[in-house]
Amino acid sequence: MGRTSDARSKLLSAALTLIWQSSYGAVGVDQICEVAGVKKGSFYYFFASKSELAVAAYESYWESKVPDMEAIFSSECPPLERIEGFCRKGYQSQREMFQRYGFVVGCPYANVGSELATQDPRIRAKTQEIMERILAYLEQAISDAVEVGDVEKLNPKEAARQVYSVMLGALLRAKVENNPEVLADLDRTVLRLLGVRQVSGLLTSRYE
Amino acid sequence: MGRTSDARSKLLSAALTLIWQSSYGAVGVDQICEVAGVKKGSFYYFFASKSELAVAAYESYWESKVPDMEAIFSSECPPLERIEGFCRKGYQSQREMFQRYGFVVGCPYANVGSELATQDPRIRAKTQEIMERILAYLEQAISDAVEVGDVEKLNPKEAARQVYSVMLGALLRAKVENNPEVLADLDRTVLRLLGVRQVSGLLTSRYE
DNA sequence: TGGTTAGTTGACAGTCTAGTCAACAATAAT
DNA sequence: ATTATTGTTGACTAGACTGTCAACTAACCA
Repeated sequence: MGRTSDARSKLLSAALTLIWQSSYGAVGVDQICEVAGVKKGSFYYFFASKSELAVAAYESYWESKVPDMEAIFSSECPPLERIEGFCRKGYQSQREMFQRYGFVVGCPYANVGSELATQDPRIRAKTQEIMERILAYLEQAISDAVEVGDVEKLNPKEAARQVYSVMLGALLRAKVENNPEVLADLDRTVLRLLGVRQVSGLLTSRYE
Repeated sequence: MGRTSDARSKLLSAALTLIWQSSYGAVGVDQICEVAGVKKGSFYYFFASKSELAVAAYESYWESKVPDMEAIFSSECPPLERIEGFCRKGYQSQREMFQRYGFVVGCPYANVGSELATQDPRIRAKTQEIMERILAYLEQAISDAVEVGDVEKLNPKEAARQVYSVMLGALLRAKVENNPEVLADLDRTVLRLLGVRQVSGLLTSRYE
């Protein structure tokens, strides 16, 4: 009963895009409403505050990316190739956004986490939550790689955190240099960190 | 001739502290002036804009830290211990600031670079510039480590960037988790990345 | 068809924003 | 002591900010 609306989802995606391209602080509610084609009154009908919208936007964005993650981290795929695939996906998507917007925009979660961790507890917690979901995928892949014997015995939890750190750091450097090519050899760096001394032909076969 | 003033330097340090603890966007000129004990008119006597103040603040902060960097990366010190020392310094200072402010504040350059890389070209460039100075120290240490034979032969430029990525990523994760202990094993991670398979007794001797 | 619910609207409040400016005050050099 | 210069001040603009609200409208259900 009552009328229906897509204003909520339009606000979510407008917010994500705008904040990703600039920053949380630099984007106003008016601007989000304008891009979404929604009036401010409706904004506050759906969301109690800008901060709450942001939390919902990141959760919603994550959910939209779950299928991609499931594909990349499919147990069908050899463990190290999952991680390699994740690195290359990051590289590729930054390159695409660079072409489209003229900027390396970095990781949406990392951006907002870095900006607001000390200011907005809910956004900090949501960022941490999503990062832990990503870590779980990495952990599983590493644990599988150990089992299969692709890498030496190591603590998957620890190793996943190390790997994720390199990824986040490389994304940050790419953003600061505004150069997506910083990410070109991310996969090799990560494999090196995992103790894969010589990158095997199988893994490199897809480097064109 | 004319009167002298320390307002400029007070503004620089107030700006750095405030922005570091929250973010560029969340800190206002009025707030900076209040903490610095300087009226806004004076602010705009010394700086053309908030953005210009930020650039000057980061340059000034770097300059104040050069002696520390020179000590840590002294050529007197064994190459790998320089890198280890840098990691441990990062860990320690984040722990101190966590105790003082209740928050892991992260790397000041990375924070502002992440927030403003797509918005403020000058701040982006300054961040990149300072990061390159840090990379130069790492590069030298790695190059020395290769020469001394502490690590296998590798490209120092590439390796320095990899090492720095881990550091930035770990700092970011510590901030998002608001937990400085994320950085506790950063030195071991970095040495691992450099191919130091078994962390030697000499290097671990100072772990209590 | 009528009632209930869900969603829309635009004007509004109050506060904060970066930045300006002309008049004023202190000091260093002559 | 005068003067040129350097720095201080606080009131001011003009716009942006988040958030509010009461009146209005559309659609679903019975």
